[in-house]
Amino acid sequence: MTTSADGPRFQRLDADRRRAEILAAATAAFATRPYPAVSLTDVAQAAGVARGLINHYFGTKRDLYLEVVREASTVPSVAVEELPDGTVEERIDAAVAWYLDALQESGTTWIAAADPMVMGRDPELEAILTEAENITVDRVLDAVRLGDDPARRDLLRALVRTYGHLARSAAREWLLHETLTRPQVHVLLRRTLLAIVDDVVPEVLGG
Amino acid sequence: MTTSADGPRFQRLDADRRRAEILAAATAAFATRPYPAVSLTDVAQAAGVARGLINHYFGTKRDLYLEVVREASTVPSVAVEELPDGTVEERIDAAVAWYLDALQESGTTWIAAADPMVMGRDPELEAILTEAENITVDRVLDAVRLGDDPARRDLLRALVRTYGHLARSAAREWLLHETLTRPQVHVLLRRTLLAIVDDVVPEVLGG
DNA sequence: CACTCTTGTTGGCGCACCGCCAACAATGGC
DNA sequence: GCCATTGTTGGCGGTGCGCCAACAAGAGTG
Repeated sequence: MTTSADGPRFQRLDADRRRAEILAAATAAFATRPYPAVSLTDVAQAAGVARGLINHYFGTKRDLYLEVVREASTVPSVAVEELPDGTVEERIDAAVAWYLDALQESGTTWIAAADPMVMGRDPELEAILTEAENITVDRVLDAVRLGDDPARRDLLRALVRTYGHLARSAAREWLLHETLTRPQVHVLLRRTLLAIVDDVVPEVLGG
Repeated sequence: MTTSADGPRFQRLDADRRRAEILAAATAAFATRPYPAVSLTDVAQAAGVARGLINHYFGTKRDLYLEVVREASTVPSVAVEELPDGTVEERIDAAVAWYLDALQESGTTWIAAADPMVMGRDPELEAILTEAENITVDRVLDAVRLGDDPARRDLLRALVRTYGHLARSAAREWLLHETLTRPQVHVLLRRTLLAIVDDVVPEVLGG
């Protein structure tokens, strides 16, 4: 006879635990590689599990992906009752601080989750998009006559880049979802950019 | 013998033209379906072409996709010299108007391009993300004590939703790219949200 | 007008991966 | 020690991609 005592050929776990392990492996995979580059074979191997088991627990690959996003995009349940009762300014300041704290603690996971481009980072795709982004950004800086000092240029670019996301998002609300009208978007974009130019830039550079 | 005069079995085009036709078909496909749901077979059929030809012109499927994004994300080359020489406020106003004009004309194509989630809309995925989004948005409205009136609630939500994109984008600059520091992000988020609450909301509701 | 050379175009082979399912094995109850 | 339960496996069928050798349409040439 051959050497016995080989032990069980596979470890038997209760459904919840196994599911969690697979989900963890899947999250790690989808967080680093873009969707098409993730193979269920890889995920299964990383989870130490047969390929078919993934289908058994999650259904299709797409279902698994949606589950990963769903889990990662759930906001950390930090208590919000701690917000003070002061003026609007004070409450805003506290809320921003809370938000940044929450981000810093929970790592970069759920920033990524809310954005499939970051989720499963694709350097080449990112390069293409930021390329187009920078063109628009420089155009804006030009229009506002603000990017003269090269030392401040990078900082300004970063600020305007974030503004660009606000702008695009507003455009989506207007053109795609029709939850905002054009005049409303106009006001929003004008006042926020003005706030950045008049308030944010001086405070950031002067501080 | 069978009926002759079948004509040429396929039409012969110069490289540029054929390439453009395939790219058009691919753009249409990627614009409506998410990446994995787009098969090169479909694109080839839509372009009236053999599957292999796509590979010949664009290489891999991913390469084709990148090309589509690259083309779609190039900003329409509208002249920007028309911007007036007035105050900062006037220039901002003109720039915003120009931006909205450009969007309205060029359709929704390139808003989508800059955002792979919109490019190739995926309703289910979208639902998951906006779900998580709305939770955060309501939390913010709560913190600022602003969402009392149900009639105004939807409008406020839309505004804060766009602000959320600014916030996430700023967080990315801070945590992922390290192009902004935490204090800088803090100032940005505080002042822009304040501008929305103090300036945008009154003007939008009062106007 | 035949012949050839160039080049756009095709069709299918090989491979990887997904979705599914029947057989199997590990644990708990009788 | 046998059986029921259920977590787990391995492989079969199908689909889609990447590649390449053969082919055909048109232009040039004598």
